Amino acid sequence: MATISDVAAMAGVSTATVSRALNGKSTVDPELVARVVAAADDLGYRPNGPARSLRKQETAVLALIISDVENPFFTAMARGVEDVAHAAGYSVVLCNSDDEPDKEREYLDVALQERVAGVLLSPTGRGDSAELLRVHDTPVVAVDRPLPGWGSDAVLVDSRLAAKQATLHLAHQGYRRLGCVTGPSGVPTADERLAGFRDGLRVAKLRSSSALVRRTEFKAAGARRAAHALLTADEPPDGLLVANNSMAIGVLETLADLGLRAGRDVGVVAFDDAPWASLVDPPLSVVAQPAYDVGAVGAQLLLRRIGDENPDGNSSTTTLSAHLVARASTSHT
Amino acid sequence: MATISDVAAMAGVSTATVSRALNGKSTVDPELVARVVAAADDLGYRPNGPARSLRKQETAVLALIISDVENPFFTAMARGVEDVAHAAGYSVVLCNSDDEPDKEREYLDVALQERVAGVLLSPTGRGDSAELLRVHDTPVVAVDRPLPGWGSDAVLVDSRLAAKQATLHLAHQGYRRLGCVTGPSGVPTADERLAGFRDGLRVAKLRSSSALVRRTEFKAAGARRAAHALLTADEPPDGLLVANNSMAIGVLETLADLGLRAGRDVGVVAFDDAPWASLVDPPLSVVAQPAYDVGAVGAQLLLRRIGDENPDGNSSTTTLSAHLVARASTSHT
DNA sequence: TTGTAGGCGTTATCAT
DNA sequence: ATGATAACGCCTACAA
Repeated sequence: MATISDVAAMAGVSTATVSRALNGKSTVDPELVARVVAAADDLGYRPNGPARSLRKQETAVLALIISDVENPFFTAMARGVEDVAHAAGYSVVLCNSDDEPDKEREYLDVALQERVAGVLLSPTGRGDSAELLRVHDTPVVAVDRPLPGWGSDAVLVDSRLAAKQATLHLAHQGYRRLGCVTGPSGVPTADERLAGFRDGLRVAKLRSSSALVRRTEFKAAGARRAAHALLTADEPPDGLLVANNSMAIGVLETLADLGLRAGRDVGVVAFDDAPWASLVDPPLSVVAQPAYDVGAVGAQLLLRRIGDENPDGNSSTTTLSAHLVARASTSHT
Repeated sequence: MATISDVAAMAGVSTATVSRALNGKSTVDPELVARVVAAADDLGYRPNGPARSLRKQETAVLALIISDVENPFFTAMARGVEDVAHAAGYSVVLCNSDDEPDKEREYLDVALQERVAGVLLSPTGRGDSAELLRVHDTPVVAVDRPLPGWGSDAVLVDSRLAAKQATLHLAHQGYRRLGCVTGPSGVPTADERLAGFRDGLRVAKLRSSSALVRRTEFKAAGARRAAHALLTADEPPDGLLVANNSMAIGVLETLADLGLRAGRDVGVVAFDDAPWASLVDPPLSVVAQPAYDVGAVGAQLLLRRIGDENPDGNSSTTTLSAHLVARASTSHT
């Protein structure tokens, strides 16, 4: 592949001039610029990224580490990140931690090795990621979930409040024995949504029973098992708060298997408004999170840090709010 | 950030020894290895990726360029790529072309600059991407869509045949005026699915009317408009083949808006079996594509090329097949 | 305005 | 088995 020297040779100038010409630096004779550009074009020259990174000690790449590419919440977030990053000339590397601390760690290692300019991380909540990042003083912003034990910038959604509201909504609609299907203990969003659920129960003066709470991985399969156990128990819940979109699928499948109908038999609210939520029967009530904005704001914050205005300035936490979209799955009629 | 020299100094050896020790090269005194590892660990040393890439003239990164991260087909494919790449020690950079040739081109540029080891590309079908890649002789494999005008490896799905079968299925179920909502002209999968649709019409001896075909971007919004136009026309179709999953959402929304019921009023089959397809009312008949496998096989092919066994060996085209999953949306009862 | 030269951090070659 | 050293491709003082 053509190098800068090849271009220099062909244009009859020094490599320094080529570099300057191609990077629009200072004043270079327009005539030479033309020759250089022509030569570069001719050779299909493309600057060597690694070499440039090495020399400049910086890259134009951001890493975005999320726990599930197949979850619409995260893909929407990814778009937000992408759009902002792209506009600023940065590329985004998307990595899947699968909510496994080991994989998260591994990708963090790669990101650090590749000397990415910054990291957007949705931490599993367990593990020592924070430590790792601080040591290498790579700018980070936590998205969707806080980075435990360290004051990094963070963009979160107030899902505790949203969960509380969703729970109250269930109560107002007349559901009395409320259950909750949430994510693994230790995952902040899972814990918060459960806390919000309990807040709601308290305000609505409903009994809180740990038998009606199930924790499992944030996936459809886990939720299917959890919902089955819950709904076939002696005293099954008549209302359910489901902590994310993928889980909602598992829960709805289970309802169908058991011949139960959402709304009529069991009130259901789930986190995340996926495009299909209004198409299922009955349409699913959801807590709509501003996923795109979480990503966009996160990227802005990160770019600002990278811009160095504030190497270690006070860390900020932005909390966006979610809103309830009530549909037929929380209505008896 | 600590460099190899820092480690060397601390361990009291040369940088060469550190490099060898850390890379498990040849024979290094075990005692020294221990000292080196300890020092590296102590300093939180992490090899500099760019420097290493520059020196070795190779990276352990694969680029995957797709047209829509929010489309479950592509995310499933991404997982296939990821799993295979990861197992082989490669990272995957996910890029979104949005089906815009310009963006595709841009990401290709970045990939080339960063000297990725290989590219998995789902080409928009227009544009000169193939050219670009050949010039820089970076290994490529086309996934989901062929790379026009150039014999690269490719992993495709026989969507023409699948579309034909889906169309015949509609016909067998008694639908007579069949319509098709497909993607933009020039996008191979969009064209193929339409061709398959026409194949089916011919075999079923049904009339083919261009008034019943609509092309639009592969997104829900476009499909919504297309479906609306189709269904409010003078002679609306009574059966619809929808070319992808996102479009299916638009079509189903339109049906709901118009008070039409899938199955009873209009038979509907769509490409891609999303997790929610069986939850909508009525459950959606689909053409299930082996998305994960497309990605996995594509990655394997790419790694093989990179492995250099066959720098320019004959290009292979792997065609996987899709299968119809009939549900209630194609049944009058 | 242009050219020369040094160095970013690694790895690989060549001595020792 | 280990160490000095050159080179990967680029950018940027510094010199001219």
